[in-house]
Amino acid sequence: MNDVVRFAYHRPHLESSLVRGEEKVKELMRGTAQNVPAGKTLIRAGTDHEFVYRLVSGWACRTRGIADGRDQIILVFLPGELFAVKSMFVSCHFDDVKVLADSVVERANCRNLHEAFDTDTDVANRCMWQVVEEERRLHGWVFGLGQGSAEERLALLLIDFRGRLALSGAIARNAMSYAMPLTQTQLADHVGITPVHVNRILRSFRENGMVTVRDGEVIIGNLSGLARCAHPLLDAYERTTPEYVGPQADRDD
Amino acid sequence: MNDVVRFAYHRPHLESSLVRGEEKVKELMRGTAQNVPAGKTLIRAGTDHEFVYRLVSGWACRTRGIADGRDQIILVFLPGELFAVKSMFVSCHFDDVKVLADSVVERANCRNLHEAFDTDTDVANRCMWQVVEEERRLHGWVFGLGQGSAEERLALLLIDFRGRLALSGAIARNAMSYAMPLTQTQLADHVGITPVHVNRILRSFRENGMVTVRDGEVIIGNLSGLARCAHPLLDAYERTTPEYVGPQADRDD
DNA sequence: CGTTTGGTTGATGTATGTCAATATTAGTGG
DNA sequence: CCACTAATATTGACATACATCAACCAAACG
Repeated sequence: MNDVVRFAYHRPHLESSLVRGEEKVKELMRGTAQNVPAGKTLIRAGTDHEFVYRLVSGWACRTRGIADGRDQIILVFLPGELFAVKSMFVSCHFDDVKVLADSVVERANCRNLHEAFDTDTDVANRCMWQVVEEERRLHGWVFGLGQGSAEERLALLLIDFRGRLALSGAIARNAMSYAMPLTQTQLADHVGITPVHVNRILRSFRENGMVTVRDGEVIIGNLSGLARCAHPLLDAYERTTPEYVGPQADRDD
Repeated sequence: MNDVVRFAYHRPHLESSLVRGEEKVKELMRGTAQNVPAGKTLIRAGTDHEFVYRLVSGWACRTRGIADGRDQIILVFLPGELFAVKSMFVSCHFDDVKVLADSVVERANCRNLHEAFDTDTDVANRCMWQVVEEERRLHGWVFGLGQGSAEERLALLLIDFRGRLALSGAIARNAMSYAMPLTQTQLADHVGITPVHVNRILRSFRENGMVTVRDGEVIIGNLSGLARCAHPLLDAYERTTPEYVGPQADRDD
């Protein structure tokens, strides 16, 4: 994986510190890797929690559900990301963190990590970066939920997953398919629409030859078409990062 | 202002560091206060930016607009908050930051602040706290946009503003009215619906005796009713913080 | 005073939700 | 290996929350 790409849009002078921080966090977590089966809830809303995690492989998410049955997948985590960094700062989580596919996670006790945060600039920068980057994604998602149509949101999501997987090195830069474990119901909970409607939109995508989403796999038939569909919701970052839209995408900014 | 309340749900051992960090950041910004008129764009999307700000008084927001006219107010900043903390870490902003009402802001050069971040644990903690807290609010807002009805979102917003103003000390804990400079169009851009629809919902709130929003002022007539309307979207934090729902709110968790 | 901006309201359209039925598959226990 | 159940996906008929379009009013303002 190319860390220069990975930490995209960081200030250049942070580069080396972020890379060192990454290694130091990994070091702190050494030997704690554990398998977690799909569906397992790692953190339960309303509880204190002692650990900060790193997703080694698999998929996880932050999700909030309420009594009347509504559920929202707030954020999806992909390999290489830290999550529950907040554990170091708040004594209570307000959302569940669940694993979406069989995964491997490592973790560090939040006191130990916070000690490192306090004494080591590289660790502080790496942690801060994670939160800043996550916030950037949330900004984009708030924009999408507030302004996008159901179709645009789904197209954005499928493009976003591809781009992030490519950045993390999990798939090739120009890959036109990738494994994606979310069920249609989970996609619905993430994009804020009904499972029935997700199904209809995915059908239309399929019939267009745009993308096929089936059996935990996304197969992109027409990347530039998909990008054009998501285009209004793509932020500057995504529009200019080749991983996101692919080389043959039309330029129409 | 009671800092113990202000930094709500922080880990207790951080308390003193956060308070010191706050003072140190203010110190770094000493003498930079400037008046900014309503409507002014402080940071323009797509540009590098040198400063991190503190909102001394007034209202500001992060907002993203696209060519076809859609606009989303992603996050609203209230007095006492730091914003554009990301400037320290990324070389490009993807959203505008605009001032919503005549405001006073102070600022620090992001290099100076980052130097302090690197060398002083208190400053690092204070900056991290700002981003973590902002992320918490974004989580709630993603949930609201994804799952809430237009009515619920508006009720949530009005309650949230009140709670945050009370936390910051700008209004009394049990205040039943507060100044709120957003126009109906801006409210619409924040909650992700049409100005026309905002108008209709505010009318129904007014006719219910729930809230009156007029001339830049919010007057709450029936706080527990409003809280009941927003209730499905209120997170644990908001439900349990008296500032948010007021003493007479019904308990129905 | 004209112009602009924000607010208000009605008539009508549509994207998306709701309800309900069926197919498919995987798992589970006998 | 066979029932049985529980997810998940699929599709159609129908309902509705919200958007769109259009008109008008009031206040602010140069």
